[in-house]
Amino acid sequence: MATIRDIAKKMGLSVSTVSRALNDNQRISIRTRKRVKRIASEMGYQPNYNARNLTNREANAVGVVFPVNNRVIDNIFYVGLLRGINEELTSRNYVLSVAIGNSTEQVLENVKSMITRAQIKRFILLYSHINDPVIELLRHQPVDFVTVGKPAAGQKWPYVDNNNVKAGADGTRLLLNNYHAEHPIFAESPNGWPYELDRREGYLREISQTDRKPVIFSVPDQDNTALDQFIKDHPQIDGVVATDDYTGLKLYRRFKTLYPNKEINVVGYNNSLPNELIDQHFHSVDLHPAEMGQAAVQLLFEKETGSARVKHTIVAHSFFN
Amino acid sequence: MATIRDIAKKMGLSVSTVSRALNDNQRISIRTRKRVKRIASEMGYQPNYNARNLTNREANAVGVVFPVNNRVIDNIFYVGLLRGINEELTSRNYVLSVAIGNSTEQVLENVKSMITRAQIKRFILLYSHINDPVIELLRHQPVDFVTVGKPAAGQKWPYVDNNNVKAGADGTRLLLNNYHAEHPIFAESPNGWPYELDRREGYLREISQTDRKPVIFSVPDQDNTALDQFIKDHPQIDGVVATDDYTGLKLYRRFKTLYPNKEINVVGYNNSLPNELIDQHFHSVDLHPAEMGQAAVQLLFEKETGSARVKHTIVAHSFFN
DNA sequence: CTGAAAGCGCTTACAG
DNA sequence: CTGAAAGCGCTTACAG
Repeated sequence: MATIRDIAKKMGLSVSTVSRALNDNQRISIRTRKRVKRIASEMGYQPNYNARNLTNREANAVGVVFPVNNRVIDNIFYVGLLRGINEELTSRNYVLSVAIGNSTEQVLENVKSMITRAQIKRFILLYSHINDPVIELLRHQPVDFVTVGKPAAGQKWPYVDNNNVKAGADGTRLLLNNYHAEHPIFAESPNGWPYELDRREGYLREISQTDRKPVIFSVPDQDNTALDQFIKDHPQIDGVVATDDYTGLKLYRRFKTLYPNKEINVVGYNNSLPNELIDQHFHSVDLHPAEMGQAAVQLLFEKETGSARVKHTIVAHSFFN
Repeated sequence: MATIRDIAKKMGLSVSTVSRALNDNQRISIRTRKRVKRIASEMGYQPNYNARNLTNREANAVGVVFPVNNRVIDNIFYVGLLRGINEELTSRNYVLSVAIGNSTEQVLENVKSMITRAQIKRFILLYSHINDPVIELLRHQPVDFVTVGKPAAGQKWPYVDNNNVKAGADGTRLLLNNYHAEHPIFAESPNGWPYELDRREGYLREISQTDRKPVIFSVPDQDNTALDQFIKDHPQIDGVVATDDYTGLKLYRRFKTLYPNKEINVVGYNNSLPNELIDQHFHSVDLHPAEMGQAAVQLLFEKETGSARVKHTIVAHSFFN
């Protein structure tokens, strides 16, 4: 493997000059920079990241942190994020390091080790939970991080997210206008994630513009009896804006089981289901995870603006099916 | 951040001795090793991976390579693998680096850079394709790698896999014995992946032990007309061993659409669907991806046996639902 | 059983 | 515009 020493020797230059030329240092003449780069590429020179990182006291890596408790179906979303993140990272000659584990302690140790041993200074969290120990750690370390999903009210840090109020409103309007739903409800999870609150807000906003009464139902995680009871108590519902595909499909299937012949349209979010699994009455909003991943990296590498505004990027969603 | 120099100074030892003690070098007395480790931990010493890697000419990282073209539903499987891989890596003080991209060229560049710039010497491929350029590259480099999924006939390299012949046979027997299927068929994808061939072989083996005639159907990727035609031509089928959950569910849903009142049981593989999406007639074989990930790492770090046998590990599957 | 020294391949403050 | 030198924090061959 050729090193900058080899290049220097071959060109009769010093190691310093070669290093500076390769890094496009202004102090080196354009002519020399060009020559050095040409020779370097001819010799098949590849920089040694470990050496560079040792000198820079900083790794050219971004730590990507997975949530501990997630539903398997969400993994589709995470891999989409990974794709977008890595695309942006490779173009910056950065590397993607993953922190994933089965307990908060494991992940926390993983991240600590990335900071102190691997000297990683930038992180992307694929989630945004309140009181998350990893986030608490990162906030008190000299590192930068971005979360996917905005922080809960009262908290502030850089993030990338969709406009979930708009996404909720769009889903509601789709049901009202395109599928002529008379009684669309909003179905949420018991977790109260920030994105659900926003989608619900969008739903409420649209409903309030009509003469309808809003109906919110929290779908329990395990037990289906409460869900069945709700459906029986509300036989008139003909549309559902669900907080995510999982919640939506769960409700949709119970509804169809109880009322096989009633028509109902459902809007979910994440586009996480293969088309084979859903029919023309199930609609999903694509949140464009790859774009969100790219945006997260861009935010992470953005120069400080100095403004007090929290840096963030809103990625547009779109309808699928 | 404390370094081994700081420890050496504080203890009145040389840097060499501290380094050796921390690495449990036999040449250092047990007493000294213990003392050094105690002081190191008291001082909050954390090794600098970049320095170590530079000296060792090898990164303490494993490159994990995602396939380029994959169905979104498979992402569930990949994240399970990641969990298992990282669990084994952290206990070895290794780091997980991801290579993922939208084209073979991107991924190939990513892996090349991992080898030459990041000095990564060990890789896990989350797939095992024939004539894959990444595999071809790795075979001709001084690196070790393991694939998830066994190589196609004629190829040889270390891998981790399930016993897919047995998994196919087990699925078939489940239909025959537990659900009393009279006419179970085997449904495969048009891709002819090695694992499908094996599952099909298991199906054929079980069927041949009865007086039934085997039926194999290749489910086309896009077009549903051939699928519908097949179902109409075979109204008697009452069981399906499908090459994966995706193929199985596709067939199941078309079948139920055409014959809502006929009972049919389906066995798929990967356990990739949330329970809400399936009913008691859909059964999935859990391939234990996290265990496969762990096994892959163990294989990667196993000392060379010297035997000509190809190293591999077979992870047991189990039934879900 | 322990140490002094060289070296891994870079970057950069200092000097000219 | 270019160079000599120090240093990043480790490991290990060589010496005793």
